Amino acid sequence: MKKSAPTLKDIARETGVHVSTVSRALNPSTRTSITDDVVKKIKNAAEQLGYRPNRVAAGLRTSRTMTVGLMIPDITNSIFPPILRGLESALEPMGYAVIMVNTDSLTSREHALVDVLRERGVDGIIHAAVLRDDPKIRAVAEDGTPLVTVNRRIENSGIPAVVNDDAMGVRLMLNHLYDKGHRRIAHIAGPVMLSTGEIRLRAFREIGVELGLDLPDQAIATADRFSEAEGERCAAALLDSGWNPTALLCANDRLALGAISVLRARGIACPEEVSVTGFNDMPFLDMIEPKLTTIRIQQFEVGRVSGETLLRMILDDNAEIAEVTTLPVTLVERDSVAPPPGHS
Amino acid sequence: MKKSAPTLKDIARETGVHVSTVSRALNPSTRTSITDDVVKKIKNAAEQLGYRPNRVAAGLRTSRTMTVGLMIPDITNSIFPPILRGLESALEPMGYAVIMVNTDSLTSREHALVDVLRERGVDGIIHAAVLRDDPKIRAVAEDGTPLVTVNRRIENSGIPAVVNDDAMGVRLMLNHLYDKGHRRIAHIAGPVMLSTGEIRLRAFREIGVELGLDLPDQAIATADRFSEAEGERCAAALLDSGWNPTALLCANDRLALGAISVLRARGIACPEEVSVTGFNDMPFLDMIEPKLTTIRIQQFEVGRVSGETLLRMILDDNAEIAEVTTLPVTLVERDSVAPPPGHS
DNA sequence: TTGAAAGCGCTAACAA
DNA sequence: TTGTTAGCGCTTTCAA
Repeated sequence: MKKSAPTLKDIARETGVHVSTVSRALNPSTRTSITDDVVKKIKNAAEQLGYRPNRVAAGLRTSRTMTVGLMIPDITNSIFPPILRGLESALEPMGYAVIMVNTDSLTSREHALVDVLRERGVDGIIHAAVLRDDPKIRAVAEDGTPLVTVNRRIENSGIPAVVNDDAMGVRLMLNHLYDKGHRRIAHIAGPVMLSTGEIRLRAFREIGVELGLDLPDQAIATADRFSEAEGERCAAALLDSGWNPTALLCANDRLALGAISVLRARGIACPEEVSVTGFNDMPFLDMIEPKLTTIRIQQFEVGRVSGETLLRMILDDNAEIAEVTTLPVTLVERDSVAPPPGHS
Repeated sequence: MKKSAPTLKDIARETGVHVSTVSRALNPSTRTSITDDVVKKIKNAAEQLGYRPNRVAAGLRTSRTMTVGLMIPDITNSIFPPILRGLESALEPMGYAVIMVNTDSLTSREHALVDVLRERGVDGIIHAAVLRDDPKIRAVAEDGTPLVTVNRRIENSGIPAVVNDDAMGVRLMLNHLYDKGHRRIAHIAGPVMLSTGEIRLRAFREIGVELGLDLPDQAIATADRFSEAEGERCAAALLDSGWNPTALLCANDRLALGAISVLRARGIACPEEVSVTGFNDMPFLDMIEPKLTTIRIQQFEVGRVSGETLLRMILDDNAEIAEVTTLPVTLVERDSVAPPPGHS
């Protein structure tokens, strides 16, 4: 038998004032117009009854549910939990809670889940799983739902994005490999439908040219997904192409892990014979041998900043919001890079 | 400028019927009492206007928000994401969404977050972070909020729990170590305020006695938290006690990882000189050397079953719910266990 | 400074 | 089979 929670009406009855007075007394921003005595009396009664505001009712009236939606591909992918915590760290102090949904990177799921969020009247959406272009998401944003994309962006959409400096990450890594003496550097690229995959690939090409590297077709393999299995497939293709790369610059850590397991399976020493690098610096990476040299992105921070951005959009209809906020990345040198064989 | 979404009223106007008719036509369980023609007409109009039900309004009326709360210590701990996915797999097909909060195992946060969930009118709560006893949580359950605890339980509370067979896990592991020839087996226990810590410790003692093991005080070190750092501290204490254990049975994987790093730091070979075992089989464990022998718990499954249980409680006030559902565990043999030194 | 009254969008008696 | 009506708990305009 579910006891029904006390309402404003109960407090009103208890204190002998009108419910609207109670409402005003309990709301900091309208409290000013109420006598201190009355406020005190009301607060006491509220406390005593164990009153908790019913945000569903308030939400219906104000169309503010104090809830935001978070869309991610898969919380099981270890780069997302820190993002969620970062988001939470920005939202919770302001009284916002988050409804999280996993899209599994499926457009159909994604579209259904946007509706799940909207039906629940979320005040805004953080989208960490967006495709490079997605009319439905554009439409949601244009409808007026505050929306910010994380890690990825929809280009020319005017939708604010909080991303990592992917190009800089590739630059740091290519310079690092170059400095170690590598000249035949291959790239395992991420899916090009994702802005991260595309940007990192483009950066690889551009900066490779800057460095005067040879970049034949065999230097690049493109993964369909950011997974270990795709890393294995691409690494195998790269090794079989006859071009004999001395280093594999992978578009993320999971691809790199896959690449390393192929090397191990073939008895090719990493890093002595072939160097491998990752991107993201996911948790636990420093416990896996060989410890992967990678690019650290600020996962928590990206979540926090996106939360703050969303909050500003929710709270102020015409806040000035940068279309893209780029967070710096850093190179983390570990054990998966060595000079190429024969290099003194 | 946020366009206001179409409502039942809009559809009613469009089709020339009353809103209650529209409501009934759109709700599968009341649809039967409406003429097929009218239903069709209404559905068309709804489709055409892009109607999405406003669950906030419906929730206010029915006190069913189609939302459940999930409380976990920290989503960053890799055993929780699969639980969340399992939960989602049970809830989403039934139209339920989940609001997740991280308690960081802090009672104060936990209590505040329960209110966050209740204010939002969640239809039920999955609690994966419960302490062994917690009056506030008991109170919530007694108030009539459907509640199920996961992984841990509040004893003698009547609150349904979905847990892993912790005692069996300890038994499998102790038998395994015993069979390999170990006789001086130490235990790094988890926090005793958590039912997992307590149960695994008790099982260790009981089964140790069954096997005729010597179990002096020096055989057990108790961690304050399930963390690598505590694993290190406890392992150091065990190694320094003079009892010279040949195996460290740890109450979870993170403790085991800490223990292994202490061994490594001291130049003690694992598993050749000291064997170490974990519990949980968290993701990526199979990529970390030495690959940890551990107990696999069914993380996804525990989430799914708890979701189904909660659903039954929500949907049927007097459903028969088992107070505890125990899921089986399995031993995963990897490379961190060997016979003790000198054992033929 | 407080009260009265309306209404957010929906569902569910009750009537017709 | 459909319409009427009331009301979930709250906020907010208007009046007093």
